[in-house]
Amino acid sequence: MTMSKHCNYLQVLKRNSVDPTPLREAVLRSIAEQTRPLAATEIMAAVQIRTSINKVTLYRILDLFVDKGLVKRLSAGDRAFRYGMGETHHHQDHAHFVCTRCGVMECLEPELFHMDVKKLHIKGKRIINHVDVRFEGICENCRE
Amino acid sequence: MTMSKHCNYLQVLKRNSVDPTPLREAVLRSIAEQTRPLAATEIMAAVQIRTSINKVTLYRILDLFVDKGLVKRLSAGDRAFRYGMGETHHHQDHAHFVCTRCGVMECLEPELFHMDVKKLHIKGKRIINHVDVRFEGICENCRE
DNA sequence: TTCTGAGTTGCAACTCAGTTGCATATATAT
DNA sequence: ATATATATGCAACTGAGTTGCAACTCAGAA
Ligand SMILES: [Zn+2]
Ligand SMILES: [Zn+2]
Ligand SMILES: [Zn+2]
Ligand SMILES: [Zn+2]
Repeated sequence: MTMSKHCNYLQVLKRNSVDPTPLREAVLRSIAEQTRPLAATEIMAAVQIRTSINKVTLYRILDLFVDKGLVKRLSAGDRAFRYGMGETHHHQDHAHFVCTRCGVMECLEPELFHMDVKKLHIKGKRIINHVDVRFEGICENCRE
Repeated sequence: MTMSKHCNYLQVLKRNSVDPTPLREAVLRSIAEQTRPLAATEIMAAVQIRTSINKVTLYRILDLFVDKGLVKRLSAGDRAFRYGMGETHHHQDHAHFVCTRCGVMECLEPELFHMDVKKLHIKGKRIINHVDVRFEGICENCRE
């Protein structure tokens, strides 16, 4: 799930046709170096450690990343979206888990749960592009 | 999915240990008489047709219903929750579909997709209480 | 009957996450 | 150097839901 600390984020940005800027690199790095999707405020805090960034800029960068498929916007069942890395060859699609006690969202191993969207054209004349699977419960930490 | 128009909502409230009041009945009816989960503003509008209701009261009634399991709070991938009827013997758990063009949320036939949460204790020491499956795509209306 | 207290509703003001408009800064092209 | 496009910042705004508190309702006690 985590990208290497030595990954060249500027390259990743270029490959995804995003003009590389210091702030964009910092935002991408903050998301990529995590094992779980983060809320915008958490990303904000992570970026602020090194660089100063305005929240509007952050949201605009997040929108851009989501648009380019670089990042995925996930709903955690509360009011704040979480942002995690998008799918790539070495980053498979996977389900997520949200702790209803502490609110933390965790990525689940892709093997634990997989669904083939292609096979779901069935029923009605809807076009299905994506499935979002969210497990809810109590995380390891909160079980005490 | 829909409850009968002639269903006695006051009885339903009592069975779920909720003090029956005119507003609570109106809110429950507005949710129950739909084929899809509604946003709070939609429920508001539906109730307003017959009775006047304050939004704080509505949210408090929704919280109460969700608490009692009478109603389920669903995230549609946008910022507004949707509220649909909770599980009963004649209202099975089911997945939902959200149109990314018009934002409408639809209930999917329970047969289309079913998952047994009991079988998912696997992996890690998490306790899993619930699975939320949301399909995204283009609805029949928006395909034109 | 009147009084009391729990439960219900309404109103104003607030929070929180995100957005809009517009001005400034930075980069790229001519 | 000048023009154009893109990126960032700041203030004010929005939409969905929440909080605090006062007013109302209604069952049971005195
Ligand atoms: Zn937890
Ligand atoms: Zn993930
Ligand atoms: Zn649609
Ligand atoms: Zn439903």
